[in-house]
Amino acid sequence: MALRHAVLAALLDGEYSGYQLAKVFDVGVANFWYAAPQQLYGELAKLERDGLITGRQVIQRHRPNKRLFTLTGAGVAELERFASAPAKPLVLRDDLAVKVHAVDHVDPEPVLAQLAERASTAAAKLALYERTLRELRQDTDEETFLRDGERVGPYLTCLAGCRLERTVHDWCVDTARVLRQRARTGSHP
Amino acid sequence: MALRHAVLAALLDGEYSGYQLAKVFDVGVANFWYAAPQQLYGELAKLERDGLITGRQVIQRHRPNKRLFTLTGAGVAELERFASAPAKPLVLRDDLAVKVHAVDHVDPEPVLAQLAERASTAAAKLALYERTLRELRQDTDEETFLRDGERVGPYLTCLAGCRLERTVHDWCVDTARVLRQRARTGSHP
DNA sequence: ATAGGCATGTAAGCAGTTACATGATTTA
DNA sequence: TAAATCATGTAACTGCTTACATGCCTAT
Repeated sequence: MALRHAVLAALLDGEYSGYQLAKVFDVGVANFWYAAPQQLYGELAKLERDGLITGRQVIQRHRPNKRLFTLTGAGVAELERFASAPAKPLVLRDDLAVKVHAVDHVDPEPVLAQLAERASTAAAKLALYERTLRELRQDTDEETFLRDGERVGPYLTCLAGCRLERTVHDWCVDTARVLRQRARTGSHP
Repeated sequence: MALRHAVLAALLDGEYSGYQLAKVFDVGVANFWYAAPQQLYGELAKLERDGLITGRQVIQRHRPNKRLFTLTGAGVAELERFASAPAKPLVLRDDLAVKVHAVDHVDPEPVLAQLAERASTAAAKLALYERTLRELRQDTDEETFLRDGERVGPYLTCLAGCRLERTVHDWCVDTARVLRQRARTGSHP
């Protein structure tokens, strides 16, 4: 199973509707797991069938009703079991890296454009994650929060997100610089 | 399509058999794309059917025969088309990050063990990638190689691998330190 | 008015994973 | 003698992506 546990972990933070989870998983925060909305609705239905979560209907005025989901005891137990099972290696798949690998044999212009775009989305994500960190730790400084805070899990994964996006951003910028310089001097057919 | 282009890009480096590609894709070097052997044999068959690669049989003594694959003109054209199409966002999925997200609600011991393991595999990959970089640039220094080298694509993606593994490694070490300290002082039920 | 946000799903198809299957040769 | 390396596949299953479908409310 896969998405399953990411959803359970997300529900540790409180009640969520499918729509709300979709937004969280769209950015990929909180879980290092991307998922499309349709996938979430499907997974939530399965999780409820299996008794790992329960949904309660919330009637709303002026907007569609929604269902908020909470972890059950069985859900928490399943998370516990998952956490102590051996971790699968991280899955990374990147189109852009494949393109850079091939850059000596194809037109570098579109690749440069894509590197610039990736750099700017990484910068945007970084800013978002840094805002999230500030919200999580409130007035406390980071060191104190990590030592005494009650719930540091989401903070730690968000830190991972920051580092990752910074790495991605810097790599894109540096790689683009190399390719642009080569295009200028142009001594490679 | 997905694996497809990663395989085509890998074949820019020369002829490969399914078995050889499997080793490359198992580590994930060269392409930022992991793939299991079975997947590769399947994909190679499809690519040959579609005329993007051609295989030639190599008869061997003392070991099984193999088939080496090369890009065709159509294959290179397909790569060119792929490189200029908009890049899909990078896909990242990580069990371990999900576990860290949940670490305040589950037993941290097994998570610590998994962080240590991840840190050491990241260090091993880093060492491997650094060796690869040295092989690629031979005697030249990095700056010169990136300016004047003929084929920098694989070098640039390998640099990305280095940065990524370093980021992963450091995050695991730092996260483990935070969690160990919390376990010692133990003021959080 | 139109775009965007809220809110939930179904269906079909493709990609990726896990398990199974085989067999010779080299190294420890 | 056992384990690792070379070498190639098939089959079943699960999970993920893409496309489709609906409809109200709010803000510009």
